[in-house]
Amino acid sequence: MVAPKNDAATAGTEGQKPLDFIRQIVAEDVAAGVHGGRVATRFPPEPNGFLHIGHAKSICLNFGIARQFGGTCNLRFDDTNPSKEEMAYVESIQTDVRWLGFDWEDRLFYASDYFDRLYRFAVALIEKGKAYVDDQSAEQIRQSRGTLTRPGIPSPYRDRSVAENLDLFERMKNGEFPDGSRVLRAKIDMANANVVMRDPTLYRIRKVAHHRTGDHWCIYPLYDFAHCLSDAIEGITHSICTMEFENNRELYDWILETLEIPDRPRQYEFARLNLTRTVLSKRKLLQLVDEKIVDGWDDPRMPTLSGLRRRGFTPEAIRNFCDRIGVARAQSTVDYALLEHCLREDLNRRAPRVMAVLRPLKLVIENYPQGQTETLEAINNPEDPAAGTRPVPFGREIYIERDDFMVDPPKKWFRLAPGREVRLRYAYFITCTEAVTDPKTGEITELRCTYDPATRGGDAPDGRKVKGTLHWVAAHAAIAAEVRLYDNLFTVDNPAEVAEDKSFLDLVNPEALTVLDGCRLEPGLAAAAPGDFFQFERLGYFCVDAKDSRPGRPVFNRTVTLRDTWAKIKQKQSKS
RNA sequence: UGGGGCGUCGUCAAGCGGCUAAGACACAGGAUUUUGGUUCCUGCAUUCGGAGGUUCGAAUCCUCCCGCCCCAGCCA
Repeated sequence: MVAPKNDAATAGTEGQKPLDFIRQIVAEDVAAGVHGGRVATRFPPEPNGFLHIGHAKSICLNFGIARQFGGTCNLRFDDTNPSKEEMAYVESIQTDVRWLGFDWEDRLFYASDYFDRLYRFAVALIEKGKAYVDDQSAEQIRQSRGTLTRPGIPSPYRDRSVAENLDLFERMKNGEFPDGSRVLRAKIDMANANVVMRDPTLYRIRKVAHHRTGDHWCIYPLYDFAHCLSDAIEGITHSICTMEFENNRELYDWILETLEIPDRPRQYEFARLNLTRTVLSKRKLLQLVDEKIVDGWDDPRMPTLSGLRRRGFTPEAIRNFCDRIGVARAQSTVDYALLEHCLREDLNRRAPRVMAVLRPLKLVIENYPQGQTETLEAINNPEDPAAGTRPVPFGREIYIERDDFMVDPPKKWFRLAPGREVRLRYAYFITCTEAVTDPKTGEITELRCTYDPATRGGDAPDGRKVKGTLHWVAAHAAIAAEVRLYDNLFTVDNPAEVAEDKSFLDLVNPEALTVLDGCRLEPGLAAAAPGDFFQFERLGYFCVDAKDSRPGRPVFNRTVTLRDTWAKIKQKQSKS
């Protein structure tokens, strides 16, 4: 088996999708034999929250590049801040990466695995005279760092001897000093125009237990020190991160150069994903969870991978979305409609069709023999003939969607109305003879209709046409279910942009969740298992809720609606 | 007022000095349709943030200007 190392040479030259700028760099490096032609990437989440659709972009990029260039991609937890990180998050992250369809094989790593080596690297830096222990308080360090326009001033402890620094650093490690009393700093340049380079902190004292190393350490390295060295330790060739780390690249390079790391990794930055009508900052997502605006990280309204999964998104759709959005350095906000498009594209191809009535309206077919029932044949998936057909029971009393009947319909209405004839899908043509209303409320309680026995299956032998086709469920055979209708969590394009006296929480869409009970489903759905997905004809794609659904008490989540051109027509009509 | 980035259709995004500035989503029309779904056609940037310049030729090179994003955690 030959590793597809020449993907680099051929990709983009035969009318395929052009390579993004990072893949171009990788392809050039491979062609030039940089790192011996080896490609190694990593996905480095901090286990302090759940993964979201923005992480999916990074996961697809890193694992995708490894796959494409015959390289490897590691999963590495960036767990250098024990006060924020939890084991529960490392579990969920692994579940999500695997669900998305990627495999790190035996390359599961933790920055905390390297604490010993990192400590020795720090000692080496001190020995080179490139790091020192600073006794100043956090506040003093902040004060002396200067501002964006004014240089900082050196710490009074900056010129301690190597011996003293070594002694102090070791005693920091041994727990001799209280939290916050001292830090290890790189000795670079307090006047550097890049603030990151003004003697950045490398280690801090934090006497808290780490979720993996327990009480073994009381000093912990900071991101800038740990990340580049973790990359180097793992032999990463291309260290891909988001744009906000661009300023940190100078420090990334300084540390590896100063420590004389051979064959060092290079950092490349790309623009993080923004999506309309959603928030993707960890702080905001945590706030939605903590303030119980949503029901946990896996609430189907959340843009987390666990939320999307529970909502019914497929990994295929998400991966395809990540392929389509591209990778570039320009700030960008992708239209949520593209995500929905990718979802529908996948579900349309694969979802079995089924009939379900969400807001039932009873309909009695007066000329259909009392007590008679029959079985009709329905197509499971018109996109996939191999999916076959299924039997669907029919009878004198059925339920149709309340929305499918109007007493006084507007123009272009194809559905049922008094005197109108429509088709019941796979069944018969029916004509509405009467709408029975409750004299007190005026609400329609029942429809009376007649059917044409000659139209069995849905075709009229006389060639007569009807404009509308309705879905329905036979009353005698229907099963009941709860259905949860989901919509965008925010109705505005950019929830991050709020008036100063308001919070993004004020922009949460109160109609993002509508719970419907007493929905009527065709009987075959009784066998549906958690995670199964379907198209409820004419309504949308739905899946069995993985958490709350029970046999005999099914709960379905609406993943996404079907495209609805009638809604558009209606909207246009109401405007004009 | 320092440093680092970025500006190509409503939204993403190709383009890397020389064919009419790809493609996708969105949007607008139309055809087919037993899902107002799917599918299929058609349309959608005489112009690349702006102004100058170099060149036979500029979205691509140069200069200046404008706008937006990131950086002053012992977070990542």
